Amino acid sequence: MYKILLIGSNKHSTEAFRHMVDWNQLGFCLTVCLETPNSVMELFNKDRFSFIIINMTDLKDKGLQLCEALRKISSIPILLIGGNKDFQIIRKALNLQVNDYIPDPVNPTELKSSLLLIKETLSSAHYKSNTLLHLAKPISNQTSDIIEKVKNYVNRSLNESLSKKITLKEIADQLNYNCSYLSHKFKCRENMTFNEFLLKQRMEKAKLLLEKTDMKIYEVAQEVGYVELDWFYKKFKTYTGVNANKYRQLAGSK
DNA sequence: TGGTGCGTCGACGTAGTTTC
DNA sequence: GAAACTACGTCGACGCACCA
Repeated sequence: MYKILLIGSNKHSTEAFRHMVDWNQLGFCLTVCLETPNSVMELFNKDRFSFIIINMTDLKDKGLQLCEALRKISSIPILLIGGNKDFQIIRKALNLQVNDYIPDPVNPTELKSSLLLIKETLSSAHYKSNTLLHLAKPISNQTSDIIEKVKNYVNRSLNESLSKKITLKEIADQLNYNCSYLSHKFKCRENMTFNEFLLKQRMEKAKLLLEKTDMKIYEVAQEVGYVELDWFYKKFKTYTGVNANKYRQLAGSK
C-alpha cells in the first residue's frame, strides 16, 4: 500500500478528486491536506509518503512553488491535477520534473491510468535500486555534487532554450572536468549513461507535450532539443514502442 | 580516488523520399 | 506544399587501460 498526500486549497474540488477513484482498491492510502504550503512541508517532513498529488485548481502558481520546494528536498514522484492548459505552466511543471500533469477537465480514467503508471514506477526495480542508491551508497559529497550539477544543467537546458545542443563535453568544460571522467562518474552514480539520462528526460517531456498540447510533432521535437526530426522519430519509437503520431492518437483516445 | 588517452560504436546531421 | 518518415556519412560519448 502506497501512501499518497493530496494537497489542495479548494475543499470542493479536492473532495471531488478524493471520490473520483477507489484509492484503496488501486493500492493507495490517501491523506488529504487543505492547509498552507508551510504546513504541507511540515506534514511531508513528519510522515513518509510514496508520492504527492497537487490540486492546481486554485493553487496555480502556489502549486508550482510548492512543487519547487519539494524538489529541493526530495525526488518523490509528483502528479499535478486540475490546472489549466497554459503551455508556460506545463513547461514549468516539466522543469520541476513532475511525473504527470492532468489539466481540467480531469476524468477518472485518465487519473486512474496516471496513478497506475506512477505505481509501476514506484515498484520498478530501477526506481528501487536508485532510491536505495541515494539512501545507502557511500558516495563522496563532491561526486554527488558534480552529478547533481550535470543533471541540473540538463534539466535547465531542456527548458530554457529551443533546440539547444546539450553535450557532455560542454558540461565537462564548464565544470572543469574531463569528459570521460564525468561520463564514468555519471554511470556509477545513476546506473545509466549520460545519454540514457538525457534521452529519458527528453522522451518524458515529449510524451507530456504530445498528450497535453496540440503542438506539431516537429515543434515537440524542437522543444525537447532535437534539431532533426528523423532522430526524434527513431528515438521516440524505440522509447515508447509507437511513433509520435500514433502515441498522440492513443493518448487522446484514453 | 581523481584524472587522462584512445579505440569503438552509436548518436546526430545532411539529404533525400513518401504520404496526404 | 507541408508533414512524416528513411538512408548513410561524420563526430562525440562510452568504456577500458593506465597513471599519479
